[in-house]
Amino acid sequence: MRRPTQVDVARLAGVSRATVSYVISGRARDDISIAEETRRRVLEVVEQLGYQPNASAQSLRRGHTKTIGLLVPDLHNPHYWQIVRGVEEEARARGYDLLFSSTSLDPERERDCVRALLRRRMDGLILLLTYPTLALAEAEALMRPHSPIVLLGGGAPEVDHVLPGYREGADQLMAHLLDLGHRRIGLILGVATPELGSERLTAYRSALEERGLPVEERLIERCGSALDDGYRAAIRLLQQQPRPTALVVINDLLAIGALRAVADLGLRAPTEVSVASFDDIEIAAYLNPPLTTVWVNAEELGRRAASVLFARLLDPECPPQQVRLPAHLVVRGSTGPASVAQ
Amino acid sequence: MRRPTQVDVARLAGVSRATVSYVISGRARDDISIAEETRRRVLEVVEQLGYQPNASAQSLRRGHTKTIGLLVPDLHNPHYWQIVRGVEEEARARGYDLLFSSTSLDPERERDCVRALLRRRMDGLILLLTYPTLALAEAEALMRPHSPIVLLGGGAPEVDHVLPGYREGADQLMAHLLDLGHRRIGLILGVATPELGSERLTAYRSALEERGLPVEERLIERCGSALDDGYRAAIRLLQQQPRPTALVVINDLLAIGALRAVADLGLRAPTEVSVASFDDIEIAAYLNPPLTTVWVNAEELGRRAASVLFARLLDPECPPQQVRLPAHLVVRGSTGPASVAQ
DNA sequence: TTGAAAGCGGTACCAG
DNA sequence: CTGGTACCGCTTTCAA
Repeated sequence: MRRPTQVDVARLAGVSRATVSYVISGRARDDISIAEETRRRVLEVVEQLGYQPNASAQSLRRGHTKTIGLLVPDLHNPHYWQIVRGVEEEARARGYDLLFSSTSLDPERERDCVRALLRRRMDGLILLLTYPTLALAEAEALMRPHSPIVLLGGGAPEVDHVLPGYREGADQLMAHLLDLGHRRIGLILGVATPELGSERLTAYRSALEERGLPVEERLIERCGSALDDGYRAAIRLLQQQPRPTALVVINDLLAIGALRAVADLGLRAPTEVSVASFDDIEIAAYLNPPLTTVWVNAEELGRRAASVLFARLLDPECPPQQVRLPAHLVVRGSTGPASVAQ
Repeated sequence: MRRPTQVDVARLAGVSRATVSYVISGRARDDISIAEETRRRVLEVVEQLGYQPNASAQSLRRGHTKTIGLLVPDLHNPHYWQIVRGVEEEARARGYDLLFSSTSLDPERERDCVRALLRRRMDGLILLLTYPTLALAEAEALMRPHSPIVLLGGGAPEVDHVLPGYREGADQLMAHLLDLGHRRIGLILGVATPELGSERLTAYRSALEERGLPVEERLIERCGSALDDGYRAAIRLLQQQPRPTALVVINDLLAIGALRAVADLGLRAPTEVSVASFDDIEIAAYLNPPLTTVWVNAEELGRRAASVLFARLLDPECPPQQVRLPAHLVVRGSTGPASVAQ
């Protein structure tokens, strides 16, 4: 049996299609006036038939889809989920749905996803891009007019974006470690592309320099973005002689791997090795030891991205917004004074 | 500047709309034949204009949307994310997009989400329902013909579903604990609705009964599904006199909370309290101590759900499939012999 | 207060 | 090989 259409409803209710449209869209009350009797009859038939307006047809006619597209790099990292949650919450509150893809850190797929979102005529895009240059050009060029796009995490200056203020947090984190007496601090930089971790790397470098400490390249370990990459990077770092007394990890997920590495090497955190990282995912506070980390409100990141997007949707001409959310250090049990004897 | 339409392309290429449609849809090669020269010209204009077919129009005409709707209860639990990953992977591989909502465990919102998916004319639905009775009836009734719906995790017998075989895993888990000498085993049952954890609860009960052990209701602690609920439930359980020597937790997320509770009470896992749970999320193996848990391949769960759905899309008449994925115990460091002295 | 009808942007059939 | 055109389901203007 076919899904009922507006025509079916109209016929059964003995009215015209326009009338059905009016009562369904709710305009039947203020804008247009419909006899209460007619209204009721239509609603009855709608109920009886289980009629649901076809959203494709509505989009086609109205010129908007009431959907926003969301692109995140990687579904393994809880940090990104938090962002998705924020976006979803805000979007749903405004009656928008979410079309959502993860790019698995693959540049080609990233571009394909953007294309798909464009074909589907999303009203707006929230993009957390790994390779901004490729995909963004595509999106910008094609999504006229006025590209309702917001970037999560910097990139092009002339487009809306919202990003975490990692720099301040990273400065606090480094100061914390340095104050605890740490001098050999390893850095686990597990990012797909250099610019992604640049703020945190810069903070690391300049904190050391400011205190007249050398920046040793071999203390900077680059790796992939999976849990196990963090684990292996930590192993490599901790096997160096002399051993670093602290590990700064680019995000909490990798830090969980690093914590495991510490334990597997028979070391103890924080007495022998301190571990600290970024994001403050929910789990961080529950780990053993609880993780010292730089808090950024990822859910808020998502919500703000959405609200910036809606602002642009409302006023396409408004100047590009660049929101930078605060981040600050949360000291927990995984960091402590540098061990004297190595 | 307006987004270019088929007409714009046709005009600029000096051909008719039909021709544009043919070359774009790729039918230009086998089904219909188009002069190579014409084809090239059209493609050129497409490129030049950045033309992207309007998916709403295509859906309207073709009668399908090439997108599938996915509903998950709660974006806090890594387990669900693994499922999302599986679904996304499989869907993308077949050229489908994902419209995705989380219900936040709210029954009303669950129903609303199903409605939204229906209006959007999803080609199929993958539903992880918390309150199956409410939403499913809606979906079934409305999504004619032949309801391409697959349920993740049991429920109605006459609709496709795929679920984890928790029972076997739970039996193994209980046997493991009992063999280690545990007699007072607490159960943390953090599920929104009773039937969700029923298989695991049944396994818990019958394992005890089989060994002639009493099932004490006060050892069964019901709670919410957030990390902190697990933490608090564990605290309550561990403060009982006599104290349970082992905790079985309904999922890994709550087990992380429980592990924290153990540590906060100054106890040690596994020497003083064993902790075990379900799901084997990626993080489980990296915890301190590594978590003994019942492995279920959640990503595979998602993939299978998708492939069952596609099977039904291909053949609406095929008999309902009920896939039950294996689950088995993975013993790690969080369980050990029951402590003798309490 | 209600109905008729013109599109929205494509697809696919049929004719030439 | 290409063009004309009916139609997918809905919204909205205009006229009655």
